[in-house]
Amino acid sequence: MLSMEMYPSLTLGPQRIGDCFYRDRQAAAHMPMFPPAGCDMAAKALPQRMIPPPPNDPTTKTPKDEVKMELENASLWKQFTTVGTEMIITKKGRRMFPGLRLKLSGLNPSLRYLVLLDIVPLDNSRYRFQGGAWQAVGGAEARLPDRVFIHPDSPATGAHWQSRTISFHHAKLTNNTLDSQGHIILHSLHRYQPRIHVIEARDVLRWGGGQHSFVFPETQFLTVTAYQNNKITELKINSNPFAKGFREDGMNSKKQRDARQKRKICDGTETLDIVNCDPCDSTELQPQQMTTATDLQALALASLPPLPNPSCGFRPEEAPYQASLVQEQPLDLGQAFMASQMSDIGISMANGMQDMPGSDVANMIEGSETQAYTSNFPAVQANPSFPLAPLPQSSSFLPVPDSSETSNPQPIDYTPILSSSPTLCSSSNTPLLQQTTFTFPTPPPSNSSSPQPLLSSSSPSYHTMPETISPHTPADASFPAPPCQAGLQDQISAHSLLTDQPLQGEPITSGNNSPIDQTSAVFIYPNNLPANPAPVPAQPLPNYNLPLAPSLQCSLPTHGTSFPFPSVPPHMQSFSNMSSNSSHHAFNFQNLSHQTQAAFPPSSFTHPSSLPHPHPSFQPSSCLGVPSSFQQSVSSAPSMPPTAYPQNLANPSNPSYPQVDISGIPQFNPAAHYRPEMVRHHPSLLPQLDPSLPSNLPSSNPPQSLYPAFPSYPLRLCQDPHSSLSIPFRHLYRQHQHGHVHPQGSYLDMSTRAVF
DNA sequence: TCCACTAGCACCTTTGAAATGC
DNA sequence: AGCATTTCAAAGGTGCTAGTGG
Repeated sequence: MLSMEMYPSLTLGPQRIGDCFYRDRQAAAHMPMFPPAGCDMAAKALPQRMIPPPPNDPTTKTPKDEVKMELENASLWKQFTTVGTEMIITKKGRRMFPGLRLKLSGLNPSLRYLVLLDIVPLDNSRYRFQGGAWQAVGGAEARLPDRVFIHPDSPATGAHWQSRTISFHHAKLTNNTLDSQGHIILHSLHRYQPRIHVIEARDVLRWGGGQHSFVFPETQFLTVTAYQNNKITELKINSNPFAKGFREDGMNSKKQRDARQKRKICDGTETLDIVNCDPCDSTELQPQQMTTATDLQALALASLPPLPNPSCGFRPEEAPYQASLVQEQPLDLGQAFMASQMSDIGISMANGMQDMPGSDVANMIEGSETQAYTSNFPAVQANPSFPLAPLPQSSSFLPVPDSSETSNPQPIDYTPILSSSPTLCSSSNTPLLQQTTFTFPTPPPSNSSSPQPLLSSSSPSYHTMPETISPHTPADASFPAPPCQAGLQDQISAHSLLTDQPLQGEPITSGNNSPIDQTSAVFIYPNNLPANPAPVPAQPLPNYNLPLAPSLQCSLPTHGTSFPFPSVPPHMQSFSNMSSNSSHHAFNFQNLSHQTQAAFPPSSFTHPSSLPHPHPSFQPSSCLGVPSSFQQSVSSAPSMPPTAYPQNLANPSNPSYPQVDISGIPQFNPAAHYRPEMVRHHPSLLPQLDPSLPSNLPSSNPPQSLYPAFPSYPLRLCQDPHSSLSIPFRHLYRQHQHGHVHPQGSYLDMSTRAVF
C-alpha cells in the first residue's frame, strides 16, 4: 500500500487517507461518495504505528549507490533532441514517442518497488515556433495538477524490474485539464521533463527505505497540438511504427495523399482537363496500378537505409547509463514530512552515455556515437530547435561536445546563441552544478524551531561529475544548450525532484545574483525565481518535519470542483489490498505551483533578468538520479564551490555518486513524524513562518508567502493506511473507485479537479 | 489575419479471439 | 482432447488536413 505526496500536506495513494484529505478540504460536496467523516474514521482507524514507520530501521537499509537506470532508447531520444523534441498532446490523450524505455539495475531482487513516471515543467515559459526554432514568448500557464503514471507492473520485485525493459509507452499526455482518464495533463507549447521514480516497497505494511529519482535530460520535450517542426514529423514518421503509413512507401504518404487529392479534384470536376492531373494520380486511380506503384516504391525503398526498429521505437545497443542514484537512507514513506523529502539522494549521472547505433536514422542524424558525453552530445545538438536555454553554467560542468572529438562533421557554433541568450551557460562562470544549490522552496524542515542550514558538510557527494561535462558549451538557438546539461540535471534534480518545481533558470552558483545578460530578445525566459539566492543553503530552512505551511494549505487550487479519486489498479490490489475496482494507475498530484503562482503572480515573471534560464539543455544520455534528499542538501549547501565536485563524476565509467550522509540534514532526521491529516485538523500544528527565510521573489514584490513561486514538493511516499484498515473501513475507499480498469496503467488522480 | 486547437480521415500496428492443423 | 500456429477482425495509434474559435 503506497501513497505518494508531492507535497507534505497531502498523503496520496490509492484510496487512502490522502483521498479523504482532499475531499475534506476542498470539495467534499463533489465527492459525495466519500464523506469526510468516513475518511476521518478511516484515518483514525489507522494504527498510529502505521503512519510513522520506524525510523532508522536497519532492515530498510539497502545497498546505496547501486540503483541505476539507463535509458534504453537514448539514441532515439537524442535524435529527436537534436531537432527539438515535440510531443503531441490531445484531448483524448496521446502516447509519448519516443517512449521511455528503461533498464533498472542495482535493486534488491527480493524487495518490491514501484516505478513511477511524472512530468514536470522545465521552466516558466511558453514557447512558439518561429523562424524555424522554438522561442520563449511569454510566461507559462499556471501549472496543472501533477499526475504520476504508475507503471502497470508496480509493485514488483527488484528481480522483475531488472529482468526486463521498463516501458512507459502506455502513458498518455493530454491537454485536457478536466481529463478523467488519468492521463498526464500538460500545457501545450510548454517544455517538460519526464522523471522516473523508483520507490521501494518492502512489504504491504511497510515500505520506504529507498526512493530513487532519475532524470534523462534528453527526454525533455515541448508539447504541441500539431507538429511545428517538419523535421520532427519526419523523425516520428520514420521511427514510429504506427506512422508507417505516412512514410514515403506508405499509402498515406504525402505523395499518395496529394495524388488522392488531385484525383478527387479531377473526379469532382468533369470538365477538368485530365492533362492537368498529376501523373502520379494514375497510381491512385486503379487499385492495380496503385498496388504496382506501391510495390515499386517498396522496392525502391528497400535500398534505403533501414528505419529504426519501430516496435520499440528504437533499440539502440547502447551502453548503459551510468546513472544512478543513490542514497539509501532508510526511508519510511509513511513518516513525517521528513519522509516526504526524498531521503534518497544521489545523482546518477550517466557517465558518458554510450550510444550504440540503434538505427540508421540515428546514424544518419547522429553520425557516430561515442560513449562520452562530449563526443555524443554535439551531434545531438546539431540542430536543436529549442532556444538555447540560458543556463548558468560552469564550463567545467558542461557536457560540451568537443568538436575535435565529435564525429559531427559540422561543428555547431553556439557562440551566437550563447551570447544572445542572457542565461546562456557560457556566459556564466558558475558551475551548473551549483544550480543544485539553489533554493529549495519547501516547508520548514526539521522539528527544531530554529532554522538550520539544510546542507551539512556531509553531503558533498552529489556534486557532480565535472569531467563528464565538457567545458564547451554547444548551444543551438533552437534547442537547449547541451552544454548546460549539467545545469539541467541539477535543476531537475534540485528543483523538480525536490521541489517538483518547474525548472527555472537560476544562478548556478549559490549566491550568484549577478545579473545575466538579457540582451537576447529572442529568448525570453521569465524566471519565477529570483536569482538564486545562494541562500537557500545558507538560509535557515523551515523545519521539514513540520507540516505544510499554512499558506500552502490555503493555496489549494480553487478551480477544481472536485477531487479525483485515486483508485487501485487490479494488479496493485494484491499489494494494496484494496478493492477490486481499479481504474487509473496514475496519481494525480495537485501541485502547488499554481497556487504559489497565484500568490506571487506578477513577481514571478517580472524579473527575467534576475535568473538565467534554466533551460536545461539536453544532456547526453545521462541519467540524473536525484534523491530528494540530495536535492535539498545540494540546494541548501551553502556556497558550494564548483571545485567541490567529486572527481569521479567526471569519469563516465564511474557513474555512482558518493553516498550522501543525510543524517546530518535536519529534515532527514526521523525524529518527528508528520501526519498530514493531523495538520489538516489541527492547523495550529503548522510551523510558524520563519521571517528570516529568503524570498525568491523580487524585492519589489515581496512575497506574501513563505515560499517562493512555483513551489513544489518532492514526490512523497507515505505508508498506505489501507493495510491497517479493518475490512469495515475498506469499503469506504472502494466506494470511490468509479474508474474503470485502465489497461495501460494505473492512474491515481489526486488533483483537485473532478476527474470522474 | 494569425494562430492554436479540434475532429475526422486514412493508414497502419497491435492485440486477442477464433480457426486450423498437428 | 490438448497444444501450437495461423488467420482475422476490432481496437487503437499515427500524422494529415480542413475547419473552428479566440
